[in-house]
Amino acid sequence: MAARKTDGSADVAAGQPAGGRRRRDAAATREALLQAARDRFIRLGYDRTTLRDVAADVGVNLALIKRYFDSKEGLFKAALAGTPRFLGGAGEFPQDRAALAEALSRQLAAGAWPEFGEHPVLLLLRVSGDERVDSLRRQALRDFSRRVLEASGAAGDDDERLLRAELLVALGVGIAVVRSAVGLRPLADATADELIGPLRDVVDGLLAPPRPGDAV
Amino acid sequence: MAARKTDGSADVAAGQPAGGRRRRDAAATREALLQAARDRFIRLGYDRTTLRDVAADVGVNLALIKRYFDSKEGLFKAALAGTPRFLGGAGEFPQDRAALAEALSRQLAAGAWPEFGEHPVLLLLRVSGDERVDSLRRQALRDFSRRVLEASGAAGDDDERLLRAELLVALGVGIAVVRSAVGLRPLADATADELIGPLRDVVDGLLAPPRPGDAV
Amino acid sequence: MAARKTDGSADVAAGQPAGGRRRRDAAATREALLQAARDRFIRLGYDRTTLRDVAADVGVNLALIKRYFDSKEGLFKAALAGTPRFLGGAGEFPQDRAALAEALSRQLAAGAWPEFGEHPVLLLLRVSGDERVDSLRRQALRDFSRRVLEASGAAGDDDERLLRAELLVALGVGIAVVRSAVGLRPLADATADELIGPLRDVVDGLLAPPRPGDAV
Amino acid sequence: MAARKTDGSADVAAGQPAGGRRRRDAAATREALLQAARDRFIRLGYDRTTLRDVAADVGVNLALIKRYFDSKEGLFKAALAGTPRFLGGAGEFPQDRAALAEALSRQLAAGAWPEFGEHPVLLLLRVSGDERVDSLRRQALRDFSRRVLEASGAAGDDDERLLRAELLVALGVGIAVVRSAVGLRPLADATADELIGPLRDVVDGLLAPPRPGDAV
DNA sequence: AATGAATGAGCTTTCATTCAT
DNA sequence: GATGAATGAAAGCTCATTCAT
Repeated sequence: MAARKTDGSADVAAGQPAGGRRRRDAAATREALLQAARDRFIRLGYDRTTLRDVAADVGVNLALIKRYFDSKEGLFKAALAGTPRFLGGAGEFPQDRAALAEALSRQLAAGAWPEFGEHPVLLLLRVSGDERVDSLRRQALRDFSRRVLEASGAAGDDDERLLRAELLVALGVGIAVVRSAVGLRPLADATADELIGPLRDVVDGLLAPPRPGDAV
Repeated sequence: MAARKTDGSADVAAGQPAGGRRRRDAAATREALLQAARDRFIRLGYDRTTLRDVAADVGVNLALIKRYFDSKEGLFKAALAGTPRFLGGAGEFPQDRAALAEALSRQLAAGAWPEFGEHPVLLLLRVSGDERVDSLRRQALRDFSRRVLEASGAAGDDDERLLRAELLVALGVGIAVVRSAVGLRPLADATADELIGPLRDVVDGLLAPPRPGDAV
Repeated sequence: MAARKTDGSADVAAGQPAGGRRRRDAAATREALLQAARDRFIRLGYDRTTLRDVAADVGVNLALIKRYFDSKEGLFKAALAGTPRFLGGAGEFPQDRAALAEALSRQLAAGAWPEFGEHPVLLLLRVSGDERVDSLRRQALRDFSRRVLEASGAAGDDDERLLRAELLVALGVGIAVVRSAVGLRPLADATADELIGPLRDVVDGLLAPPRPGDAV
Repeated sequence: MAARKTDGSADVAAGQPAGGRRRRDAAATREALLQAARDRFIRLGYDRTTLRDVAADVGVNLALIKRYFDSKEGLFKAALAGTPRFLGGAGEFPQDRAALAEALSRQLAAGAWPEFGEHPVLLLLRVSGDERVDSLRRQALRDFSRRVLEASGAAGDDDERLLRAELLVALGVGIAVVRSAVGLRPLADATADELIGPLRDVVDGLLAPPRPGDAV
């Protein structure tokens, strides 16, 4: 690297007895490291995130990262593992098209993930170069597509329907990227309420059963 | 960075007088460097692209990069500048909604950009950390949104219409990312013909004038 | 150090009350640590032996090493101190040339030191960088030379005789090194029976009283 | 490591234009690095030799070592490769027993290898942990044994004769170790003249054809 | 007595960059 | 215009050690 910095290293150490150093609370330290790591990975990507900075954010020694996560790769995976799925857990997934648009707009609106700073899906996109991580990423997005497919309630050619579900995933990813990494305005500032209308149209357009008379 | 390589360094230097050394063709050398740089930036991102590898691809000395582009940042900007806009040049932009979906599907299908290896929009997303580059990126995407807006032919609230145009941009970005960086299948393998149907529905859903009776 | 491991960390803790944790048997723990340390020092040398691995071999906490031996240096010295002399204790030293060759061949043959894995003289050669350790080492070898001298029963110039005794020491050291650290074959595999003949010739050649008519 | 230093880092830079920095002489720089590396590897062993110190000895930047030797392992191998064989080149090897003792005593006497500081065979013994290096080492010593065998002119059982040749190798190694690494006196200070007598007796004892009447 | 959290220092390696030729 | 030698700065990782509990 040898390049410039873009961050603003600040001691976080949330919830710690201020004044003194963080002492003897492995779980808390581990969690704080994860938090700081996620923040940097999402904001700066894998390469520009340095373990030294992560440790400094939390105010602990660099070697603790090795202790808890073994390596940078391990830290990244742990950050990834702790990341909420694209759209909630199993039970919470919207069960029909109508709910899907609303859920999406809420998920993608700014500030929806206060504990991550930015949308967690961005973490998935920060290349690590490790095939197993790439695989994790693919799996997560594939899962999401499958769920969208189930929620779509649409009939018809299976491949085409899956493609349409994946296009919805792509839209979600694109929105997250364009909002956070690019800062395209007004999209970057749109609230959930402003997003829901257009998203409903997209979801309907993509997932509505083909109208009678349409030729594919 | 840490270690692994993902490339396959191969001398390119196409169109050079074989046998002898590349001699004294500044313009050609410069162009070859740009080409090699784009390829790596798109495939590996900014950080994992090393100037040494770029120079080695072309078969010239590393210091030439400094001569022509001054720095890695400069090389990246030059690579970015030479990138075709998201959707063709001024005159070629589709003038109505109907054409837009088709143009998009063609643009986003694999192999559409043989000289880049992958979709050039990915180059826009490779963080450089430099604010001027970020600005370039935003500008390019903003331009595209404006043009989509013009092509949409829609009436109504200006802000909402711009938001919808930007959502289309986001979709394009998302598709490029999901195809190339993530490899989500079947989307990654879809042809222009397979993409056009769903994309038409999205474009219609997003840009069609609100049907009578709709409440926003 | 850099990276690779060459061991095969296995819990030893022989003779411990199985089932429960090693509890409160300071002497046993201390001895087990020494044993594990010797094994690693001999096999891997000083630098490549890590206290963590030694502690793990025994199954106790790393900090115990500090408690019992104060430091890595201390552990090494303790390991050295517990090492049997090159050739047995005082009373057992062979009293004449004839016995010397036989004792040597037995000492140097493989498997002669089951509790060390390799010949303990190797421990003497593992640099510690500490002058007091170097001194210990010199003293041990000097003692051995003196005893060889006494056993040689030879008359003549004192200095020359000492030199010859030290050459026998050097041979012993060389054999241990070449067998264990280098693995030179067939020497590395030779049994005591195979060694004794040649060694008898060396001992005779070196220590036999100068034949009449010889000029030194 | 994290341990003490035992050296005395001093700028060498022999043959360089004093006053200014070493400039633009790749071959000389490379050689100076090799020289410094050999010195440290022999004196301190592989682990305790740091690239920083080697570079500092020569007065150049650490990264040059990567440039010329790629890695620490590479530097070690290069140092090893440039090391003279145990006993001279092909033609120079003593052709009979009589010459062998004399050659050995000359080789093993102090100061015989001014460009190495210590006897180069010690370099062979400095573990690197790399199997290919271990193999190099074994091969070098095996070569030497074979040559001793050829020079011995002895008849008899082949295996026994090889064993005896290897014992002579072991003696050579042992003498080098005991002189340099251990500093056993008077052996460490003995001159070639003082060594030759005893060595002649050893060589005769080991390699002389079995006297008639001897049972093996 | 024993544990495990936390630290500090140092090592190899990697890169962008600069300087002479 | 072009080359290759040389530099500086940092990154990931490892280890002995110390400090609370």
